[in-house]
Amino acid sequence: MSRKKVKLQYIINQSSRRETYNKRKSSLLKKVNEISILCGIEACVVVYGENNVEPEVWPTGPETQNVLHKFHSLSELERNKRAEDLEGYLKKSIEKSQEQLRKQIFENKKKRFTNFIDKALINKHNNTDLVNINELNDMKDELNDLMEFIDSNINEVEKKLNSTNVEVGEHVGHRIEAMIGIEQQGNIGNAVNEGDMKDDVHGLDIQNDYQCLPWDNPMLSYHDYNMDTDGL
Amino acid sequence: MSRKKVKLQYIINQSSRRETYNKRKSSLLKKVNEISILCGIEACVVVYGENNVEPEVWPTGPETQNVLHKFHSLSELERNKRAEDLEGYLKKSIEKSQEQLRKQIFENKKKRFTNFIDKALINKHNNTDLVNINELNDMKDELNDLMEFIDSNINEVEKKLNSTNVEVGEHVGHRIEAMIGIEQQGNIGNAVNEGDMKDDVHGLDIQNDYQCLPWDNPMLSYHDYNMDTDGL
DNA sequence: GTCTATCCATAATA
DNA sequence: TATTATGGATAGAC
Repeated sequence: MSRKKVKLQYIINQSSRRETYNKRKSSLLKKVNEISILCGIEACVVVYGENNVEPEVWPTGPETQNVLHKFHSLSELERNKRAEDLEGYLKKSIEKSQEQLRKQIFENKKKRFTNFIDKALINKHNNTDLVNINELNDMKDELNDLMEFIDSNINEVEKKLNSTNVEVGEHVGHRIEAMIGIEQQGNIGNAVNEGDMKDDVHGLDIQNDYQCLPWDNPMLSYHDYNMDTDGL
Repeated sequence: MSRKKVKLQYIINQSSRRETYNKRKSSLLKKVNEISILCGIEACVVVYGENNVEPEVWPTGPETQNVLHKFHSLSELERNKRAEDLEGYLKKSIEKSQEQLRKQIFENKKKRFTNFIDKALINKHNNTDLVNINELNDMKDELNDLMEFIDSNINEVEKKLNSTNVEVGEHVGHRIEAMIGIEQQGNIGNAVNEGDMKDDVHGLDIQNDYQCLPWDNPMLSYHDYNMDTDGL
């Protein structure tokens, strides 16, 4: 029977490859043993199997183990080096992801906030009939300015409100007092107080987000709305 | 000619031994290369020559460099394995960081929002004199409810707003007109429109954040406020 | 190194 | 797994 000469190339068929591997592997071992004995030398074969992390070594002598151990140590350093690189890379990935997330959350917040303002004002308008369109506009502007102010330096606002407790001016005094009143009543869920504010940004500087808030040309445009207020 | 079968024992004759050594060594190299290629694996032979302290390594030459390369290759699998572990670990770190960031941003948002409401209402109160404390409270409640509603399903609101385009009722009609009036006065940048909303949560589900908003016991209660309404 | 007779490794097959 | 035909390896001669 004709046995074709195998081409020296990767054997795609898995079973054939494994068969060849086993046969040739044992042959190699045999040859290595032979040359060792015939020539009186130390020799070994190291084969890293397809799916094996650890290499197979023949023969298994102390010398061989030494060599292998040496190389293993070498590769260990290399491995650690690479791992550190990867860690750095992934850390950057984290930052990137966080940045992305941060922006996304901000975008969401922005839109939700916009919606909130819209709906709130509309609701107010519909239910109380106490304000007119101009007032709504005014209030929008007012809210806008206020938001900008708060965002630009919320801590400053805080301190102002609390510090002016003593140095109460006339006009200002009233407002401050009002705030203090609120504060003292406590409860108020998320009343602004220094302690809270300190924890506010807790290591994560998202203050910038708010500084670039679109409240500059802000309030919502109803250009395209045909709003059904029945539901409100 | 009679070719005696070589006995598997040390070849005493030096020239014969060397000859055998050279021949078999090259054969061994050849075989190692073959098995490497055929089976797609890393393999090498290490031989400690008779008088050599340093081992000779095949394939691809007797240089230590090659050995490094081989062992480098060999540890590839191991390295990848570890890299994957590290990646998994860092991915979890990312998630953790993101979760932390998410919560932090939400906390900030919450506080800012609270501040916003407070200041806005107070400002409104001071400047326009159109509403009283009860109205402020009502509006707060209103805003609260509205916020909850918006947060629970902002898209639904959006659709409602846009879909009712045609079905304008009488009373409603006025409101719409009013809002359109505002709109035309215009300016207003962050209009709510479907397009925007679609992009809103863009892969990042922070909707939940807002669903657990503290607006449950939310709006600051002014019930016990000692608010000075002189400024109103 | 080369050649060659022999032996062996091994791909293909059962 | 076992067999077998064949190409390759190689000891020894040159």
